[in-house]
Amino acid sequence: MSPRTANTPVLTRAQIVAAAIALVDRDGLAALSMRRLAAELGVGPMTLYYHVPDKAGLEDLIFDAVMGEVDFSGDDPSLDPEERAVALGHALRSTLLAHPHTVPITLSRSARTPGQLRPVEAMLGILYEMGLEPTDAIAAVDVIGQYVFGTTLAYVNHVADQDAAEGAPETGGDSGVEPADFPHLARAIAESEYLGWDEMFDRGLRALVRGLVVDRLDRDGPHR
Amino acid sequence: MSPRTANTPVLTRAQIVAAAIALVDRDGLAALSMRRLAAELGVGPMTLYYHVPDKAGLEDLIFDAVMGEVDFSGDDPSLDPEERAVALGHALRSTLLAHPHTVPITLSRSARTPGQLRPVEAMLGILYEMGLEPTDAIAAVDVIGQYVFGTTLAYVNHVADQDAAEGAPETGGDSGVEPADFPHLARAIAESEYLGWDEMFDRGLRALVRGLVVDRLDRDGPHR
DNA sequence: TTGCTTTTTCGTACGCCGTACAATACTGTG
DNA sequence: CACAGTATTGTACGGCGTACGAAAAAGCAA
Repeated sequence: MSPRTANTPVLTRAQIVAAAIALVDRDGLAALSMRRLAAELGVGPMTLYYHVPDKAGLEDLIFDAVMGEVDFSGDDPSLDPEERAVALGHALRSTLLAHPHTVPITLSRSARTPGQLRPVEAMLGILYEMGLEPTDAIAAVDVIGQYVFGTTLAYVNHVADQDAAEGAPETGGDSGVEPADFPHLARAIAESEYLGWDEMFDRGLRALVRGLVVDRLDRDGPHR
Repeated sequence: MSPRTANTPVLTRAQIVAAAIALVDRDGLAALSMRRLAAELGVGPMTLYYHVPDKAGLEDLIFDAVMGEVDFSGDDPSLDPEERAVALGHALRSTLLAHPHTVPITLSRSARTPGQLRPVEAMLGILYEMGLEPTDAIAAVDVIGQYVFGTTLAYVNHVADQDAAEGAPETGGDSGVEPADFPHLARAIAESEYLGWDEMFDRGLRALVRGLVVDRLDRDGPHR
């Protein structure tokens, strides 16, 4: 039935990916289903399978597209390399925060697409400029990437939990967490000055970048 | 009321969690379904819901149980704190590698249970001993945790990909990266000495720990 | 025992999901 | 016009999580 199908300008892979990202941004990753996405595009579910191999492949495309949005325009090669690395970390995080619900895709898929490699390439260039050798640079990119994605995912989860906590009036009994059992943790919570997530992220990232450089110096020749 | 003895615990929460972990270890996370798990236990699917709130809750319990397996026995308080921190990182990774398929759960759930907090508590104690202030210590725990979980997940994904690519035709070497659009990356692949995952992990972890300490020293009083 | 209450198990059913398959519609050639 | 792609779709299968309420099992009081 419903043989409307007048003459839509054909469905393209890019349109599908764009609609998928929009859908995920709006309704969350759980809302991403082939059926819903197809409905969103006004086509039958099976239509998507002509343009996309399967759902996992679609997620790879989503991730690739999101990474393609990372903005390098702030990178000034004349600046201090450490500062550039930090800036790139922030740019990456900004992009992820623009599509928070896509972050879990990041960590469950492991394909290597051009879009994903682009930030890696940029970071590698900066690390080389810092004087890192390839082996150290790769390790450094790894560490920095894990940090950026990991903390951003943690933040996203945190926000989601916060949102989900409506009218759930705290049942002390079953949680099972006794502060007395975790003295260090209790002290940390009590005494640490509260920094926002952004400040926290920035501090950690800076410590990371500086630490990686210092570690290299230590190995090259202790006590410069 | 206060019924001292419940009915015979034919099926207990602990049994369910144990069976779930065994199932995931054997057949992967995708194989974990309430129906299959129930079948494994010889009960009807709905039986599980008396002991467990829902599937997400079950995953939280799995994660909590796995973290409870982290072995602290190698921690000798008389050793160098940096060494202790590295050892703890390795212990955590070992536990994760014992249940590789549960790692993705880790990163998608964000509950705070005693089992999850225990390693955090231990690491905090070590970091305090290093002289970190609470604020820095929390940030450091964060970074180290992201690193351990992130790299381990990457390794697990890598292995899964490797397994899935059985009988795949040619791949031009391990790299699989195509063009010279990524010169830095190409150089990194070409020139970096290959370290195994274990060695890679150890190096990154050590750099991380040392870097975090050095960063603190730099802020306390810049020398060098 | 008998009955009652609480704890534990399960059968059925609903609405979702991904996607294999084969049939269809549409479009651009000759 | 016919024909060979390209693009779209309807139907159907097997799976999923879990809401709901009935049923069984176990303890307790008489």
